[in-house]
Amino acid sequence: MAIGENITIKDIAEKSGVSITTVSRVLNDKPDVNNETRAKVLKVIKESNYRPNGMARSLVINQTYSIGLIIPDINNPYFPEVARGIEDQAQKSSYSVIFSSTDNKLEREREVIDLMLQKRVDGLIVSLSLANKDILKRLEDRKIPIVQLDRKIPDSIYPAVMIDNKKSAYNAVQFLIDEGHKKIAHITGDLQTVPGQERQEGYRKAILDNDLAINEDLIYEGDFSKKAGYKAMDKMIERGRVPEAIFAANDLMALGVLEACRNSNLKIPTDLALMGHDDISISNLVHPSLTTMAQPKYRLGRQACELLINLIDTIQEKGEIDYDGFCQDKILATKLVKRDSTAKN
Amino acid sequence: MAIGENITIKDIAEKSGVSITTVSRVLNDKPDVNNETRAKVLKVIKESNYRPNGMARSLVINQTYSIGLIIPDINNPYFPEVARGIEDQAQKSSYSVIFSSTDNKLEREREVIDLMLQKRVDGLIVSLSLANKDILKRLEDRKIPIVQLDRKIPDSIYPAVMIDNKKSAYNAVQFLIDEGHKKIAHITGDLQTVPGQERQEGYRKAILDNDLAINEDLIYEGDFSKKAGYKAMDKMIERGRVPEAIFAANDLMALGVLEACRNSNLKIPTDLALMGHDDISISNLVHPSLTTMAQPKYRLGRQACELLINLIDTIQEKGEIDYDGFCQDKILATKLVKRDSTAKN
DNA sequence: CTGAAAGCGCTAACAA
DNA sequence: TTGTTAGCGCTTTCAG
Repeated sequence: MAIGENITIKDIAEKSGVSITTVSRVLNDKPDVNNETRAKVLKVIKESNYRPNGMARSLVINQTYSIGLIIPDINNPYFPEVARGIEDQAQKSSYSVIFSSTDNKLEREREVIDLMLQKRVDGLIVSLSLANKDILKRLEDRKIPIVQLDRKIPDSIYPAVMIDNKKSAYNAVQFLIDEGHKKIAHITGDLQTVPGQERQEGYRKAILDNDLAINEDLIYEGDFSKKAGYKAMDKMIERGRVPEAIFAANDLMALGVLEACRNSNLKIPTDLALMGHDDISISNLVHPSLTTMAQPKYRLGRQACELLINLIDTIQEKGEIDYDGFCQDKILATKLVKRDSTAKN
Repeated sequence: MAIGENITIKDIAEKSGVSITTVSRVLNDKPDVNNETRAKVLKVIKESNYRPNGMARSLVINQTYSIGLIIPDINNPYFPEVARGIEDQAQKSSYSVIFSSTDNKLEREREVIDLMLQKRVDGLIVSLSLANKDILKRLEDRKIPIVQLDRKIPDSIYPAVMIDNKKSAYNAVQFLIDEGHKKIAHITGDLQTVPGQERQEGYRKAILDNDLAINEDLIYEGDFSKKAGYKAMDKMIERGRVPEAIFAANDLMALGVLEACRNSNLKIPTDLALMGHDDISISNLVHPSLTTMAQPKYRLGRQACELLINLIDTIQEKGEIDYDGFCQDKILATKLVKRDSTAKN
């Protein structure tokens, strides 16, 4: 007995001198129960410290009130805040959330989805690797609602909650230009990912729209890691080509840049301006503090969860979902956060 | 149908032309099944994309293979790493983990525990607020295994996995003393918590053991927040009593100190040495990087989970647990990480 | 307003 | 090696 000496609804029924059905009724706040009876049953329940068995209940109502959260890594500074948003929203509707980190491993993603499906979660919030296109496809015959978070797998029918990466990067670069910078370098994210690709597009578009020429030598390929930022900066210094400003595709890489500059006695923002993306919590704590495009991480989580629960409700009522009609992607705005790394001298 | 058109074991049985029992047998890898039969059933299962209903299974075997994780806030930099450790360990035994943040709110803790109990998790890993003594007491009559993490509620029967806070703080201060500092201030953690209390004790003991007098004016009460660190440092500066070194009860407060020093043009480590505790990921990224006592967060998570699963196994076999006999607290060692904030000039 | 009975999808004796 | 049967603890008709 992992659960303790199972007190069951039957026990409560006997102790209260009523039928199981009646106990069930008071448990579920149904009308049609005499007030005295209700009171008596309630009393027995309290005294017995009874807690209905969720498994049994789920089995018959065919709903578990739990949702699955599948992300690359809860330990990545981006996700805890998202997770918290999801959790807070879930709690409002009495859902609990089961989470799993996949490290972007296909194999793991499969396993984890399978496990959640067996556990009969009511829905899934996922942030899958691009390579896993077909995994979502194979889910379509099941009627399990899914919401994608942060990354959207192209052509998938499931709605996504995310930001407009291209536009956000565009705005970032526009800001640097508005500050008077012309020679602006870009350290790209992982170009295997949609955000990585789109942020680069935004960078290019902003440069072009401002009649600045695109200089491929100013574009350094990174992978969203701090190390990549460090290396890119190192290379710029080595080549003697330190730009006026850098737009790193995420904060972590910007931190790498920061470190490289420190080691080479380059001053930010005096010698060059630096801008990141995402606004992870560290960014406000480093010195100089990092100018960045803030993602509304908490809200992304909440909205994803809200959308998912809506989908669940719909499917419970109608037995089916028309993804096309029902739900479009939710695009949340990012916000420029000016800090010291781009301060005017 | 949140779950899709429920294909059940019955469907598989019919399609395979065998009985439900036989299907169940192959599902659970029992012996006593003809190889041909097994193959045929397996084939049908695969073709039908069938996934057994975990609820139904759990209901009869009385085990859910899920555990609950109850922490103050997944968004607190300490916990994601712990959570990841738990998850990785859980995965090895095919458990999934349901998590919940409580913000140390009593009410929330109660609700969440209740919810998990209804969901019939097989065990609980908890980090509860001190004020919630009785909540654990009331759980004792249930036979649900519980492991405490990081904080242990005094007098509770449940084992804890954590560090030796007093010793760790002692070692931190000893290090500062060994570095030649005599006037060492301490910014305490939240003194409502055991870690907060014990780290202060460690500080005091180290001072005394080295024949340095304890100066109450050097002890500033904080609450583990960055702001508290900032305020404490501010006060020191204001009073014109900047010490030779500061031991902050955690890294976050040390970061506050860092900021206050920056604003007042005090140089670390030149003007004073600074030491934190925990080694959250930021600590290596700020400038100067922060000397600290590293908690083995990932391992704490893993060990807590391992212990819990052991307890679950025991209780499944024997139906009962002898907490006294079975399990003692697991105390993991912290480790001094020397970085720039205490570097010798 | 209340209860009896069927059944959710699965496992586990017990027979065959 | 296989099938029959009786539940696990709950909800839900359907009668009373």
